[in-house]
Amino acid sequence: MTRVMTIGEAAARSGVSAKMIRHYEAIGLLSAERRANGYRSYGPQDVAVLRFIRHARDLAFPLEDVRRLLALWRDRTRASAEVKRLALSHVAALEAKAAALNAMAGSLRHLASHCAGDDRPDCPILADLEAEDGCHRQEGPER
Amino acid sequence: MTRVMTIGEAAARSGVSAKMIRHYEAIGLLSAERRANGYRSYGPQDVAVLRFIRHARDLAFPLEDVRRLLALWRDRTRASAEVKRLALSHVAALEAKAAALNAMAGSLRHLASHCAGDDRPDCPILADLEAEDGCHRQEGPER
DNA sequence: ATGGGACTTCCCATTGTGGGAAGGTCAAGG
DNA sequence: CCTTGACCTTCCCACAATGGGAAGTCCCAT
Repeated sequence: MTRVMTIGEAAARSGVSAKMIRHYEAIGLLSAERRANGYRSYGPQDVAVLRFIRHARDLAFPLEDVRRLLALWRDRTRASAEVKRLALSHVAALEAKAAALNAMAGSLRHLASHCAGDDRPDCPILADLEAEDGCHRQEGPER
Repeated sequence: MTRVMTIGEAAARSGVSAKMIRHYEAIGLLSAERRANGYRSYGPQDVAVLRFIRHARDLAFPLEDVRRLLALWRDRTRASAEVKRLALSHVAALEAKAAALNAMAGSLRHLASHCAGDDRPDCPILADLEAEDGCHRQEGPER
């Protein structure tokens, strides 16, 4: 059953919006057959690909990485080392970004903790934003 | 000295690129006087505003928040409570994003730790991306 | 046949930043 | 006086990934 599907059905089954399916096709992540009337046609294998893409996107792999992962996935002779390398490099990127965000959150939370937060205008947060450069923006000499 | 500056000098002194200064002007974050020849003209106060913007951007405040912060900064009758509220809500956003990134990094690192990373094609990372939904994508029922 | 829903393509918006073209301006130096 | 080079101006385009929506076509059920 459901051997062949329209884009709407493939979207529903894969969790990828029809809009994005068309986009992924436009950038060459997948291809779709066309019916006589011009409608795209998908089979179960296509849905599997779409799910793969969605899972990779859920892990915030950029689409270029998704492209490489798909190629590896399809290549039965791949070396898992290559997949692992790609994954770990992405992990590093994620962690770096998270660390940067946490650092910013930390600075700002620190500033906020010194702010009375009442009716008065005095505010160390604004004072810090206003400050000259290098005054005390970061604790240590950066990196 | 340097009471009046071109955009290039203001950029050098504030650390904001000329390109972005024009952009910030276009979206109404600041205004600039014009000389007879059409060149923008900046004073020390403008540089202070630009530095303020840059510091806020360094903390990843979105430009809409920067707009509000600037308004509060200029308003001598502001209540620091409002600044603090804005800051803490941004802190919450930063931390939420960081947590999401760390969660993704954690899942992926976990998958990678089970990947041999050798010449063989078997790879739990690809297997997971390929998996049906809800198999074991997240540990607990989300949020 | 008609109406509604799903499909097609194409354009635009987002967020923040940069690149680059085409042209005007100014100061220094020949 | 005129060139050269560095700066300024505006305007358009690009990124990454996604969504919104318009205009037109198609299919199916009434």
